[in-house]
Amino acid sequence: MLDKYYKHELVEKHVYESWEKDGDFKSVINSDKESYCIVIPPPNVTGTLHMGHALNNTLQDILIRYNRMLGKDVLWQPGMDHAGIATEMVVERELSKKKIKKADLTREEFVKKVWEWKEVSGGQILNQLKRLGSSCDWERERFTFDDGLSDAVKYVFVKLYNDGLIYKDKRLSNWDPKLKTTISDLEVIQKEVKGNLWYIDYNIEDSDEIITVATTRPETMLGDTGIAVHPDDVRYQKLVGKYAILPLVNKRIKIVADDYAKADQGSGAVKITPAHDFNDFEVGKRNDLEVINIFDENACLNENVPIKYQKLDRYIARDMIIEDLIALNKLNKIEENEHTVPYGDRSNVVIEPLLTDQWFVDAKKLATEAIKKVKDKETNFIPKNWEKTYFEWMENIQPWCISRQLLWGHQIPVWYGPDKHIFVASNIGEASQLALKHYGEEVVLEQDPDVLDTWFSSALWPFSTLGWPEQTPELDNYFPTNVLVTGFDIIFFWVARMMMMGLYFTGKVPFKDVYVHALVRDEKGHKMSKSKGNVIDPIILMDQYGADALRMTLCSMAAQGRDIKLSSQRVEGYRNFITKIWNAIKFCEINECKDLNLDLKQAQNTFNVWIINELHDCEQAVSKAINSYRFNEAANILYKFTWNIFCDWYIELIKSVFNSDNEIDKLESQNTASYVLTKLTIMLHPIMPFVTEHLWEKIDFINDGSSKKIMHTQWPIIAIPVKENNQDTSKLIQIISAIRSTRSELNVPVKSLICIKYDKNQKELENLFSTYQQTLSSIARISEFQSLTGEREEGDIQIIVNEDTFYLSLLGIIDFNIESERLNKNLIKINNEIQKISNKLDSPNFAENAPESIIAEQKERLEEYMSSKNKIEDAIKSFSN
RNA sequence: GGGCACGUAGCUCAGUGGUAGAGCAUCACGUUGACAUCGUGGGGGUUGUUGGUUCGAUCCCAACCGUGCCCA
Repeated sequence: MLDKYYKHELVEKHVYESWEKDGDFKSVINSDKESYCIVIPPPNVTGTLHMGHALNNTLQDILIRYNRMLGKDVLWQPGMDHAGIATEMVVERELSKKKIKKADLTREEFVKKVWEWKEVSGGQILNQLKRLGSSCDWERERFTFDDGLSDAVKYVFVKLYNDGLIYKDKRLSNWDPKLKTTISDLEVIQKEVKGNLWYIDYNIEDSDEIITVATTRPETMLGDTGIAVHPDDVRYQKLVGKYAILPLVNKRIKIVADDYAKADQGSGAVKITPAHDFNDFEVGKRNDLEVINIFDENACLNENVPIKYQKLDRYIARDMIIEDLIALNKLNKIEENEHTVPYGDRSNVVIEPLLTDQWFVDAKKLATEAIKKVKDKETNFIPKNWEKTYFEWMENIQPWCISRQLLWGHQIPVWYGPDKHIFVASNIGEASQLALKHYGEEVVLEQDPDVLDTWFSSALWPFSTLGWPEQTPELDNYFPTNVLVTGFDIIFFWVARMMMMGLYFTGKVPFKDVYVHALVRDEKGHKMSKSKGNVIDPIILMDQYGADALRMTLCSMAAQGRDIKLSSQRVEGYRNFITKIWNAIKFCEINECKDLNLDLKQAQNTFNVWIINELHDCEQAVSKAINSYRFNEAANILYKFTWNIFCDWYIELIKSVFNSDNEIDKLESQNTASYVLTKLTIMLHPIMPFVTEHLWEKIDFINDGSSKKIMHTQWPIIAIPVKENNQDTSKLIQIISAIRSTRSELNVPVKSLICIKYDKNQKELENLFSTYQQTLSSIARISEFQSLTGEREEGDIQIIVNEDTFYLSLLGIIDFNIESERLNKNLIKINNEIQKISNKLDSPNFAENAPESIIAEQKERLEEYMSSKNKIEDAIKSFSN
């Protein structure tokens, strides 16, 4: 016998281990079957499971388990990326605890430390994904640093270089002065901050005039090489072409006319520092201004500024420069000002645009095809509106800076000769060959010290994990993959780059669908973050309520196009749902439900025919929902079927069958209940894998013997019974509900048995009452059924269900004032409805324009209401007598 | 500044060109019953505002107000 409730803590570990032990997640290439493949968006090797991962992987696992049950050849490819910056930061922090500095280690020594760290602490998240129930093929786990994947990275770099799509360039890029590396645009976060707008007076050369410039970064004036004014700004037109004298530096800088200066912003004149601002760099290029770099790698001032400011931190220098300008009477005024400042997403320090040599991918060329394939619907975004975000970014894509000044990463496969000549090759051997050919003699080559952006290798993930560039059977069978499941915040990082690389190197889109799910927020709708302290840890929720409850919660809240506000109350609710189905199964266990091998297509009992029909509709709706990525619908349909149809009604209805001596009906119901619960358990499996697998193992009448594990059983096909699903059950439900509602409103004591009176000329009602006498007596506590001919008697309370009327004989049980009130209340409601419908029907416009079916429907409704109205009015009249 | 969402019961959210739903919360009643992690019943709504299209709008369109996010 089952326990009182499901104890997830005793089940989950055991079930997962058994899946792993038996190799249940293993994909076996079978070209006879349709394939279904999802490649996991690689979590970061330093990562731990947060709610976003929990949602992301729950949805993937639902798709994987569902498709596995459809009999497809399924692969869920797991793995992690090496997370260059994040990992390097973590390991540096670990080392600093031991008083070791990164700078004191050689490259090899440091990388060795990283590997040591990875062996011990890396990849925690994978175990957490297992807690969640993820059915990845773990034997195929990949890491972006694996040999095969690293070879792919080198191959891609060399090919893109040879094809002219990778180049080295001296450009402004985002320099992170804390991590001392460049980062890509996507890793820069623009933050709105309160600051000042400083107005500084620059003297005009050989004149008493001054020009006032406004700036948010006064310290950069040391690198100014020009002043820009708008060409149409009459205030400054006469100054264009003249020179101003840069205070503190005493250097002449040119005043130029450029559209970039906005007459209505600040003073209308803007200082130009080409080496330290992306816009200024462009202005400088257009106007042929000098580029002077004034910062070093720590964002401290360098030797290109007056000696007194050298080596100062940028913010210390700012204060000093302001003081000095005041002393010179050059600071015109200070205004408070809100503006955006770039921060590094990892380091959280202000990013400094810096002119350096970096490697770039010509993303614009790669983007063309990636845009086209989405336009051609070879890859579909779900929900569709994310296409727009994708196009927006792709169409305005910037060169992708891929070099990082780190040690942990794929070292750039570029070697330099003694004269800095570049040799790009997959390895030193090939590079030496190239060098020999070039120089005609052997020379010493030096490899570029930089590494590649982690995303460069992640971009290859959907095919490098399948063995590319080798033409493997996996690639043949599973590529293009079916769907990428991801959050919208990652469209640019993953989707876009995987599309570009996938198309360029395989000629195919990497995935047919991109399902973009919601962001998980806290219950107030704020983004969860450690610094806010509003993080809900999925592990804690799983400890409390079990993985299945968490999965069901996330699934039921994953409506398209909306963020998820999660509260633990919701999880508790779905834990209760598990208890509910658990107890439904226990009920069937007590009543000796079993698979009797009856042919349920021949089911005769009305309740059984009804529930099988309901089950059929449920299956159809769930399949449709999952196939169209409507996860919340799938969860809600299953929830309603289980609780509101199977438990609330079917179980209640068949209690009377189980208590009767109709052995044929009893056996049929025992078989039906077991059948429905079996199919229901199977359908719940993709969402709630643990409890369903456990039940399959424990309960004979749930396990239909089709497969050792529920996860390998087939998704149900429900055959509808031949016998027509007559309306009896739904009518009975309506009648019982009406009786219960009346009893409750009139405060009829729960235990009191009451008598129904009705006119036996109502043939259908007569039929129903005589057939389901026992059911009504147990569920609605009806003791007897009396015939009513002619007038109703004192104490008879009228109930109207559709076109049928009957009475509860409540003389001596209730207060008739309350009944009077109840009737009047109902009458008001009905009159309102009648008014509304009549108005509609009376309107000639409606009669002329509305479709026939709607008019007929409204007329029918009106008639029903009119008939109810008459009956209620009669009842009221009889009270007043 | 450009773009994208969203605004429906106290809260969190579904949904639909014709009758607006759920869960939670709340109130009443109920515990020898598969299940109190429960059951039965009730109350609770001008579907953000204003216009337009339509016979009919909560749904489609426009503007506005409010909220959130992305990009610059």
